[in-house]
Amino acid sequence: MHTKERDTCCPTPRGSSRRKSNVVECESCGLYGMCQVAGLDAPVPDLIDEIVGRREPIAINQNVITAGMPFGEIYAVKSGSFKTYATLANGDQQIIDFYYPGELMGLEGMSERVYPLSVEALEASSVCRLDFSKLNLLGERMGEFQQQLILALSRRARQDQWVPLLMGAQNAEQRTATFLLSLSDRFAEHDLPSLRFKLPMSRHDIANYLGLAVETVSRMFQRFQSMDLLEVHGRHVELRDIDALRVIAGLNSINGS
Amino acid sequence: MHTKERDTCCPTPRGSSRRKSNVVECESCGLYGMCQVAGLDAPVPDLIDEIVGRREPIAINQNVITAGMPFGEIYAVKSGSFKTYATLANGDQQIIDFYYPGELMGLEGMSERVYPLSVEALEASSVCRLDFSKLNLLGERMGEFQQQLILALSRRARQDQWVPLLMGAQNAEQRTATFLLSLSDRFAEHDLPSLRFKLPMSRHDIANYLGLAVETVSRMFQRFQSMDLLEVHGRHVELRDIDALRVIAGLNSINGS
DNA sequence: CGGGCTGTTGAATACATTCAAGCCCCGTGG
DNA sequence: CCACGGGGCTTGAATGTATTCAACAGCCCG
Repeated sequence: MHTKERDTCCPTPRGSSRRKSNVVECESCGLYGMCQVAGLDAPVPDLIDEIVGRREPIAINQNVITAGMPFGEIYAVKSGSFKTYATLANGDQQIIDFYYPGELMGLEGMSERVYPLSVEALEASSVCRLDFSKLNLLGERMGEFQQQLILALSRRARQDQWVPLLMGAQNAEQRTATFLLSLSDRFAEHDLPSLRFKLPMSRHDIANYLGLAVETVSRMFQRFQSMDLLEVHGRHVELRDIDALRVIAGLNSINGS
Repeated sequence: MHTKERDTCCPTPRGSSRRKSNVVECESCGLYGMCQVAGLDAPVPDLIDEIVGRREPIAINQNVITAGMPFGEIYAVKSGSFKTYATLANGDQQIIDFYYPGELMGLEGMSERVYPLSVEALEASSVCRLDFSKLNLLGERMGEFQQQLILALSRRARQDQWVPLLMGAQNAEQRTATFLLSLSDRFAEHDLPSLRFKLPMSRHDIANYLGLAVETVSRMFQRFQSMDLLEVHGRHVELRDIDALRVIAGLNSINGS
């Protein structure tokens, strides 16, 4: 515990390369560019504290965003993980996506000024918060900020291309393999271990997301394990033969090899 | 045929409310705001002609964008329709999305400066083209333009929320119903007839997109027809009981009722 | 120690795919 | 004008796969 050292998203000193389990450093955070614009070289010294919320703890199962609420801020995952979901007519939820450290949440609310989806923590987590109502404080640096925002949005558009590949896959085996690979890639993208990791979500959540039955997901994991492609112990996964998984998933072209 | 009247995306006179089959007027075009910034009140009179390509015809099966090419421009569908697809390792394609009049194509290429997906015309179509390399001509109006771009990107992020609902649906019936509803909604969004429309894509494309067999799509259409929910004649569809379709699809919360 | 939650495993059913055939629409060429 | 042929679409039975229902195992927490 440092005394008064800032724990904000951006000004973290680059030196401390020690990584605490699953916490992203600011350099690999989706808000990084925007934090820079907001904080570094800002006319007002502590401008960043006005706009970017410090690392806030979020308890497991706590909602960071509730669908239907007015849009006001976007969030970057600092540690932990989240799921977004829509609530269907019959009351149960359809999981739309998962979020991992470094990724941005709440972007979908911008255009209509209302959050269309809810966001809930899968485990004890923490986030940085970017308050849109205080953006006018940026003044002339707004243009820079907008550019960063455009970058973030287009990165996200690119990521979303994955989804149809995930879901459109013909059978459960391919879908499950693709799911694990996409997870691995997303971890790697933010410099987190990509071959040994903990699944933050329940089997139920995975099944919901993939449009499969819980039992099927279980069976697929067992099948992969019996093929020596991976090792599963509860929520802990180790990918042993990632190339074989790629072959099963049947994709290559997207996101390179 | 007007003599020299401009056929560009934006300055179309609002008066002509006559609609030619499936052509969107500029007011409901995704580029509208950006066109306004680029063209109206611009210091240089015909600045818009420099930046926004006039309505260009695209032949059926012609590629507007080829995956892997360097990013340079975004396109708005003026008339007709398109599909985006990724090419998989085994050579065949996975359809990622369809585009209809008023929607923007190529946004995914912005972040990496390379188009990740190909875009192909499903029928004889036309597009307006926005050239990013000439944006510097905008000068001080750049900020306004960026705001419009941010709006377009976040609208798209919001749209993409549909996809998991489409694909994540448990069975073929739900998926097909959701597909038709999303189609209907997208048409309505751009003031096109939303209950009677022509499917611009083949059954093969629909099946590929939904991750189903062609035959299954056929059977679902027949089933819906026998339930009096719709009427299908080849590629012509008329939705007769859209509420029942919504019940089958099982969604409500997203995109309102 | 017992209850609830999460995850796994097994057998029967329901479902989508596959393979195969036939239909329909439309354009081509006789 | 009609015959032919091809592509897109539909329809029918058999196979294979995922779901469902049910039971049980492991684990955390009281």
